[in-house]
Amino acid sequence: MNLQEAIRILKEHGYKYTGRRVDMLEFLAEEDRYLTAREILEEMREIYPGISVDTVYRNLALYTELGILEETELGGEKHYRFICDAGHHHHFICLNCGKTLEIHVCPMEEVKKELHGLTIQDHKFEIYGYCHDCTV
Amino acid sequence: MNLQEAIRILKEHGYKYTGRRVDMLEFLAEEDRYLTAREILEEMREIYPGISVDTVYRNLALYTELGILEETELGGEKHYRFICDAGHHHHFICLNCGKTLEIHVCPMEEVKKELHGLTIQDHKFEIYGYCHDCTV
DNA sequence: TTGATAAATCAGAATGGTTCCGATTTGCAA
DNA sequence: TTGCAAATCGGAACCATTCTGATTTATCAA
Repeated sequence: MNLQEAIRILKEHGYKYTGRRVDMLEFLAEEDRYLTAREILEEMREIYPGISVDTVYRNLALYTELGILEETELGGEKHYRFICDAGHHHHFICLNCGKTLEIHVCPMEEVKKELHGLTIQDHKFEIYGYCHDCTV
Repeated sequence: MNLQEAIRILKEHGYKYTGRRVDMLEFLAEEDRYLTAREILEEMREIYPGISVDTVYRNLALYTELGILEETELGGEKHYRFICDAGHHHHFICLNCGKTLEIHVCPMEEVKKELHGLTIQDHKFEIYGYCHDCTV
């Protein structure tokens, strides 16, 4: 996923092209790590001082629905990041800065054998810690 | 973990023994699945109609800190359940009723090889779906 | 280029889960 | 039995998020 593709998806679905939307996407693409809605709002306020909280939350929800962003909950707060291109994988997430590293291990095949007969909807495998920059 | 052990831990740490505390633990032990703070509060209100919200939340936090309960976040709400005895394992969690099934697969050994040099703090591996009772 | 229209945004109120606070009650050790 | 710290209470406060109704704007057809 990159900025151009995100904008294409937006247009493809008939959503309008606004400065706020593009700048939000741009910021998320640049940062390339998990950010809270608040952090994104604060950044947006630099460009659009009067931007409404609602606008940021609404667009974050929209992007997530369109598969442009992925969402996870850390410490009771939703965090968002640009979705990765690489096939199915999981993340190491830095608890300090939100930076992620891809993990290409997924035990779901094995697990499904243990759980046959159940309706599996989803799974979450995340590793939490501190990245090289954030380890003292 | 069982009710007796939980009470022992509470006393060992010098915490007081109150009806509210014991009945909360009793309910959690009986249910043996993930419950929201609200669900626990509602049950407690049956026995102690005037119980304060604060009492339930404070005790849930205490129990979690003491290793009596485990906590996970589902759909933006904290859920609690009696901690399991079996060694390190993960859970299949029913999105409808909170019932859990133990998963004895953990890919962390493999993952650590991919992540050498990083400070790993924790990890979460959960499978979400519907249990036999909740699948239509 | 203009006008119509639905979508996007805004400001602010509302919500919902959770935590904090100061006052009161209670378990427990002396 | 008493003193005191801990527990509880009631209610306000908090914080992230969502909703609402009014206003603005992107888009597209004429």
